[in-house]
Amino acid sequence: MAAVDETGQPLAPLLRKLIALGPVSQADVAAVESLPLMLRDYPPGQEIVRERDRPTQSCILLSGMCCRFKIVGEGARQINSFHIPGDMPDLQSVLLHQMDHGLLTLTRARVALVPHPTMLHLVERHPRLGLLLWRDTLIDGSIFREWMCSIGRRTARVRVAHLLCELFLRYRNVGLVEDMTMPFHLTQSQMGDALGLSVVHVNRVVKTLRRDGLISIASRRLTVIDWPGLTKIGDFEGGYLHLTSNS
Amino acid sequence: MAAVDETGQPLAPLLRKLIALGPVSQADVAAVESLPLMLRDYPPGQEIVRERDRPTQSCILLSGMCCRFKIVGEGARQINSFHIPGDMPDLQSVLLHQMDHGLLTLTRARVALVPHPTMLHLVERHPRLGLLLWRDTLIDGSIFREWMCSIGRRTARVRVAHLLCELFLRYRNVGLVEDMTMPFHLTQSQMGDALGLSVVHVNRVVKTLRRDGLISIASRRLTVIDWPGLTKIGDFEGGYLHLTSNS
DNA sequence: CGACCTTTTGATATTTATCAAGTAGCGTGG
DNA sequence: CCACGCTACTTGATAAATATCAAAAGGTCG
Repeated sequence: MAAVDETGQPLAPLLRKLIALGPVSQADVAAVESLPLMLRDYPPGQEIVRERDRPTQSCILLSGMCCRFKIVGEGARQINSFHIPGDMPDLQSVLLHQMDHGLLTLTRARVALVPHPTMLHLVERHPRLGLLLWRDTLIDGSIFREWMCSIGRRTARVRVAHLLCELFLRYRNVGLVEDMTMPFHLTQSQMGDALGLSVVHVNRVVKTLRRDGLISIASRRLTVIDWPGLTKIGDFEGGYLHLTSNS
Repeated sequence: MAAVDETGQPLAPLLRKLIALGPVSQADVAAVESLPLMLRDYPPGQEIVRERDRPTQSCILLSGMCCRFKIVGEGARQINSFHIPGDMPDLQSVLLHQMDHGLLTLTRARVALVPHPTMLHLVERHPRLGLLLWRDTLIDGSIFREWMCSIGRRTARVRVAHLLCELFLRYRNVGLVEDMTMPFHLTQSQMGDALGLSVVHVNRVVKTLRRDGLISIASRRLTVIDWPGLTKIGDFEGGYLHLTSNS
């Protein structure tokens, strides 16, 4: 089965991302495009993979948003990452066979499933792609480190602003920002679970960011009104996202 | 230059770790053993690599301890990871060319430096080793996620206990635990910077763990007196360390 | 329209940080 | 071997940040 559906090019976000990760040859692109895909749609709030599962395939997020998370102690949730189109949120399961966290849709999401053996075969035949995928998981790790800094050492206001800056750059990187506006489907409760804060506190902080003319949120879209201001408040430097292939 | 010094087998911790990561062939082992190494000793508190550096080599920690860290906002420090012998704390710099964090020795440390081109050449010639190294960086990521959970959603007492459990298993994995006792060189200030806590608070928590008969600390060694108790208090399940190659 | 989820607000409680100061341990040099 | 100095540890008092509890208001979707 070829990588084609009614939209014509479902893998576009992934290809865009791979190209941003580093130089890819025509043959590499062709190999990715000819992956046998199983497309699948999920409703919001669906667990695609569960902690302790031993998945036999990995997924590529084509549209929508999902997150990785763990349940801690007496039921508290920690969200480890947010994922946007083009991401491969459980790529690590190719080499770490048991899931140490869950994967959950936050919106309606379309996903392409690729069997692990196919994935291994791909990186074996195309070592260059293997390095790019490795690099992608390393960037994942870099983002985890930055989140640790936020949660461990930043105040609530800084944390929230920092997260918004990160999402903004990542969306822009895959071409989903227009007029300083990005898709924004997160609830304040989800932000809290990602930032180690309570819903109530997130609410109060977001309010001040709006009041101070930094952002505005409407109908699931977020507009950055004052980017320099937001990055300053958020103690944000985007280097950790490694968005250019030489960094 | 062969991988030999006065101790006879400096790479032993790394080899032990690679074998624990998954099956390696004789040829793979030989390739690692014949890496051209530059051995180097550092005093405690030395920055091996700085944030924003563009290193041209990666290091293998042979003895001692080091940590990755970032300086956040107005000078607060967040430690992202601790590293023990056998670890390659900046392996990621092979593919992420600019450091997004620093690397600091916590004790006297012996390190082997391997140039990036040598590393790339190694994984090209030995794809199996490439996958193991990739796997190792994925486990790194898994530990980051778990630390996020600790910092974001666990109380101070749980956090401290959890960290001690993790270090215990990791030391045991490289053969450095005897009689439930592991090397322990961390200061309470370093623990605080890793866990997102103040020194004072770490101190109070450690005191209670000692008082409750869970651990004892003496002359830079930590003994786990009540492992089931410590894991329970620390909300600790070791799966995220992926210490067996099928997990 | 109604049910449900998310956002918002107020009041109070808890955890953890900060500040300040004293104590103990350890390495170094005389 | 001991004295000194530095660092890490310890303790108490107070302050700040954030959580929790409770409830109302606003949106959204079937």
